[in-house]
Amino acid sequence: MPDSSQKRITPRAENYSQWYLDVIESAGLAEHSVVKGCMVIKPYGYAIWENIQKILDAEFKKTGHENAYFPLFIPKSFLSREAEHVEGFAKECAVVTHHRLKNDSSGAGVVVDPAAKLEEELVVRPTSETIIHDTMSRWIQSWRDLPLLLNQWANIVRWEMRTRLFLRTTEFLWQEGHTAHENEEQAEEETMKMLEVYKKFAQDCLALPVISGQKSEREKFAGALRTYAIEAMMQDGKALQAGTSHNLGQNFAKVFQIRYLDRAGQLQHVWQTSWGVSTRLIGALIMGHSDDKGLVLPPKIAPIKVVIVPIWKSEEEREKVLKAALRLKEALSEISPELGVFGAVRLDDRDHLTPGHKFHEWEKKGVPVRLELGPKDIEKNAVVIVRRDTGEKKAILQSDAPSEVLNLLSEIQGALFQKASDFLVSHSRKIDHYEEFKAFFSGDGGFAYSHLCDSPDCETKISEETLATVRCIPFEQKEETGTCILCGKPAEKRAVFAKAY
RNA sequence: CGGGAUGUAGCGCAGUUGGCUAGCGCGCAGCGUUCGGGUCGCUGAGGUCGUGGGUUCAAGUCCCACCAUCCCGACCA
Repeated sequence: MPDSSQKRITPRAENYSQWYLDVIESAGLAEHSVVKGCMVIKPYGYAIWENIQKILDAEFKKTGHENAYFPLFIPKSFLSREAEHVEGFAKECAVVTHHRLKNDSSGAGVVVDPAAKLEEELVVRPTSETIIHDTMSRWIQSWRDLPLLLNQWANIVRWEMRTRLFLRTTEFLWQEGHTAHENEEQAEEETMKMLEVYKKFAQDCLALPVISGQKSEREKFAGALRTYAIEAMMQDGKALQAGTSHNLGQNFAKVFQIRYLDRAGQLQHVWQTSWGVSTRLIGALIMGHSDDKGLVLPPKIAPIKVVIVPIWKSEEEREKVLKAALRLKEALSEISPELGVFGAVRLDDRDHLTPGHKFHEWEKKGVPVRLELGPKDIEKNAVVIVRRDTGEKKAILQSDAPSEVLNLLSEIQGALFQKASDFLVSHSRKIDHYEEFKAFFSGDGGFAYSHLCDSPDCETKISEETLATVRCIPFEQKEETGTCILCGKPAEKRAVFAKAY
């Protein structure tokens, strides 16, 4: 029985949600705000977001996109222009109705000034398609203006009923790409290209294996022709949508009159896409890799990649050890530009804490590599190197430290991906009989690959009976006709079913 | 918005059938001592007992309402 006076991470088997919150708290990532459903992202959590931004933004630039910024407020009427979009988004929105406060004469404090009622109410953006498309209609005249490839880093608000730190909060940070193209092929190509950018990022940087595929009619973005997504599996077997990419077709172009003169002088509507990922990725990172000791961060995304913990007894030792530790830190920063980044190598020289205390603290924060440097090591020009994911420890020569650290960082990156992949594979199953399907989801769950017919009723009924929903129809699957898991009618493809966040 | 649980210091908790100045551990501050896996000792700071009503000589404790958080649904990235 753990000593309750020491803060411990709840073993995830007991209560996965509580464990998730404990990891966030003990790592210092975020906390609930005084505003219901909102989240305060602490510096350490935000540093992860900054790394995500940095890497993704570079990819967006590489693929020809430019950043821009559009207003937080959207005229209410914009949301009613695209019929399907209304269905999906006219709900759960924050609405601005007034523009002034005043001091109440009867002493109730600050109240809304009824005289300051807005002509047209403003919706706090739940997504920016409408306001951006309205702008695009003025920017696009000719085929020479296409493709128009925009991206915006912003915050958005969706007044969801139930919230959860990072996974679903009332306000969240994200990136939304919005593009316009000459024809359907180009729009489709863009949609797939950006989904691939997300997939590579999730797998290579976040070390999270994902299944990419198409969303069912029921799950697609309101107003889109087709929606594609990447789905990751969390350690409780539930799915988390980690990114989406939509082919919007001409739906918005027709409503917002986004037209251009093509090469033959004909007036045409543009073909559009939109795609986004959010701070939810941080939630995916936490749920995907953390263990009972706390957060585990893949090196590529970790704000602090290496921590050096010096160990000493006497004042004399302290000076010697700190000097060597500083040399080590410099050597590390010199060898790799990545490690040279401010804060990527941290020397923990606090002298009021014992080494053991520091070990635990940095483990909770998920720092991939720890270097322990004490008098015994100094004698032998050695340093102890410890990896966060396995806890494995070994002594190496100080002069070898930079190359050893770089190797270990990439090894950890690979090992985390492998571990998550093994988990995903071992919790995935092809299922062809509904009884087995139901048993699967009343047990440990995971991803079920089952055939599904085109009827939306089957999809709905399955989710009602098992709580599992269609996450996507994966791109990668064998040509293998079968019969719908529920109704038994012929079906061409398997869908991935899972309980989802 | 329904069903369940919880709410006492930053965190984790104790507080008896209502009763005296509301306690403990961790953490925090100071001093000393330690430092190779959460050192030890002393001193100290820190509280609208979730909020608002009510019952009572007396409420952290009983009653009512509300609020917040967590879990399970509906909604969703």
